Amino acid sequence: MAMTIADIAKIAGVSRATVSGVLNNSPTVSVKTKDRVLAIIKKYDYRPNEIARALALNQTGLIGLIVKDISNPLYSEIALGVEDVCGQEGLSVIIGNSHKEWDREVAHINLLKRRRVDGLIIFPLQKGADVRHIADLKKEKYPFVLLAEIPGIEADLVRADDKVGAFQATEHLINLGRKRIGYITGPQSALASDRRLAGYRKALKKHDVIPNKEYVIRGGWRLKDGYQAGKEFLSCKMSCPDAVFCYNDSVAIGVMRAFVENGIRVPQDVAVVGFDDAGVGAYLETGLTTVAQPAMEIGRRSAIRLVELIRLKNNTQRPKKLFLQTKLQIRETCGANKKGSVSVQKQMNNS
Amino acid sequence: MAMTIADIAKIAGVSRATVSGVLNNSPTVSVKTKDRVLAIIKKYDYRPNEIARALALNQTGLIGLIVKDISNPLYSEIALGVEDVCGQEGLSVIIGNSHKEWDREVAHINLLKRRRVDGLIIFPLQKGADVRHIADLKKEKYPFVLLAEIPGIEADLVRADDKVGAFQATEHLINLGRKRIGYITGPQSALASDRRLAGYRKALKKHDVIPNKEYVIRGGWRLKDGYQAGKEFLSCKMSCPDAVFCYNDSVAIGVMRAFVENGIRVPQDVAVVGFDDAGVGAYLETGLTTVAQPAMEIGRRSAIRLVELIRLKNNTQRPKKLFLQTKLQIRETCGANKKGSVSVQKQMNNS
DNA sequence: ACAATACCTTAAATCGGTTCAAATTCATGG
DNA sequence: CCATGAATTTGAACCGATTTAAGGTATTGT
Repeated sequence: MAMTIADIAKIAGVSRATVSGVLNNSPTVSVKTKDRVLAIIKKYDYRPNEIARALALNQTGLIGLIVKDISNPLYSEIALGVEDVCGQEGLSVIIGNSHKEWDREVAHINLLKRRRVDGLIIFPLQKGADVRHIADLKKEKYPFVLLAEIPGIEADLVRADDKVGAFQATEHLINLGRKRIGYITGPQSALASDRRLAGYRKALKKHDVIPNKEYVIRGGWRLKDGYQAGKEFLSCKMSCPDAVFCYNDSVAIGVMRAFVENGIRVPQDVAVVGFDDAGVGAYLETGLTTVAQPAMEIGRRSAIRLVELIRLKNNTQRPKKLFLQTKLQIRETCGANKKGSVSVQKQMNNS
Repeated sequence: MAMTIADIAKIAGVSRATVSGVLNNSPTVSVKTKDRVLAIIKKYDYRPNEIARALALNQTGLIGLIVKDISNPLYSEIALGVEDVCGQEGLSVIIGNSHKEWDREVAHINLLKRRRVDGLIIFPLQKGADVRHIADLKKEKYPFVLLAEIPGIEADLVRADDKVGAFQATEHLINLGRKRIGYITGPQSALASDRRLAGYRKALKKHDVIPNKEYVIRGGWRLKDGYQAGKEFLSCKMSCPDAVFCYNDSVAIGVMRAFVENGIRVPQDVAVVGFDDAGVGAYLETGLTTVAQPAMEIGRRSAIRLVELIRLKNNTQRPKKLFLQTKLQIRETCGANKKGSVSVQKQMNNS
């Protein structure tokens, strides 16, 4: 077995309390003793048992991060941000994937509570799901930060400002002279899609573009949803849109594929804008213009906020909601010059 | 504060030992008592403190996963696989990013050891780094699995069989009738690059293609490294290769960009094959043929192996090395028909 | 030389579980 | 009704740290 504090104490000829004092460099222990104990700790490569420590201190130095699927670049970048901040604070991050399944989300939260993590960052399931487990967290004053709104629950939140992002994207298309601008929605459950729709509409309104209901098509989050939507645009009677704003990048790529297959050129005939900028856009031959989510920053800020909440024991503050700015990443699919895309901002760092 | 086992015991009018028995459904506790205690546990929503449990049992139910950068699709998919298996086993996964920095790798491992994680899965820094911290793990018989070899350390390992993957890719190019096949290496530190080079050479040899040293170019892991390499191919005196096998997908995309900019068509003039299949390839207009790493499976198998190691306390088995098969993912960049790529195998699930 | 003070160190309780030998209760048969 | 053994339950030690009141030593002032 590993050394314990008692072993060190015995070797050093002091009490466990003194060794503990050394470890947490309490000012009461004399320099002489401290040095001696420290030397012994080093010599025997003693590593305090954080589990025992956690039990005594009633805090674990662990936080839980629950996302839908860590292999999604958006979430993995958030995770990177979270881990970055937590690492600096000496916290470790436990990751759980809900796989968009309610049971798993609940199971993860329950397990993490049993593990007494100091706090949670959760990207929750949305619309329509039973959210009592989240409501419970609030009731128990368990520190947590959400990465997406849950209707009916007021809680600390960090997310991108979708509406403004969508507004900017749409406005950009309008400024480019596009008149028939479509929007392909995300899955019904995604509140973000509604917000993006709102931003899109606001931009149309501001610039007196008459909104055409036929240009708003129900989509999804996958490439094939976009492809499908593209087909729909093509097959309907009205004239095809000359610009499409999409729920996310995958959808954008799908719709482009549908267009290109039918001889419709991007960006000449139709401009396309995606959302997220989750890794792919920069790699396309015709770089994808997209609304970049500040994913890493979302991770960082949510972690920072969580740390605050953890520090503020028994806080009575009202929940804070943080909306981070998106950034319109302009590439070729809405008419940037080719040159612009060669300078890739963020490359994937493959092993 | 949360309920403790003592509270439950008092309410149920039994001893803590009995409640403990109920929790771990020991056969010695009577059904009657068990039901009664269970009802109380449920009523008061009691959640046993896993920290206290970990202290008593000397096992935490935690495992550590150290990768270079979780936002890299390859690693995040590995993480997904790890979490999947661990979830089924009731283990939680702590993630640490080393950011390719030795200090961070060491710091993470040390912290995780203090946290008494039951085991570690590590994608270590390679060539040239001080690896004493890994050697120590072995000396201490701490259960761990590596995801990349470390010269001089025999340890449990799970990785893709790069050499065979590279061999297959190269052979595929040869079978396509390509004669002047190039290879763009990865960073010097990557052992995987050497293995891929070996596989490439083996394929050339088998098919009596005379290897040309000029066709092997030093690259890297980023798009711009590939772009650079592409330029080199173009500017050198020999005739340009008619096929290029690349260290990874980013490099492949970079080299393609360099070619296309100079009017060289892919795949007509030059075929390109990447490595990893880390998310991007399927999204390109001309889908990238690539050697797909079984990333999820690497995660799963390494976790399974780690669980074995944890179970086998004091094992004396020799380390097992598992080499998982790659899969040549054929898309357009080496001449597949367009149709093939539209059916995307794995889409990104953007929120 | 002695009291007062400052400075260190320690013993013992505590955190919330598990474990197991010993004690208690229960059921069975003579 | 009691002995016997099986079935349950329990008390107390333990896991490895922190904490704090109390005890011990050294230092200072008079």
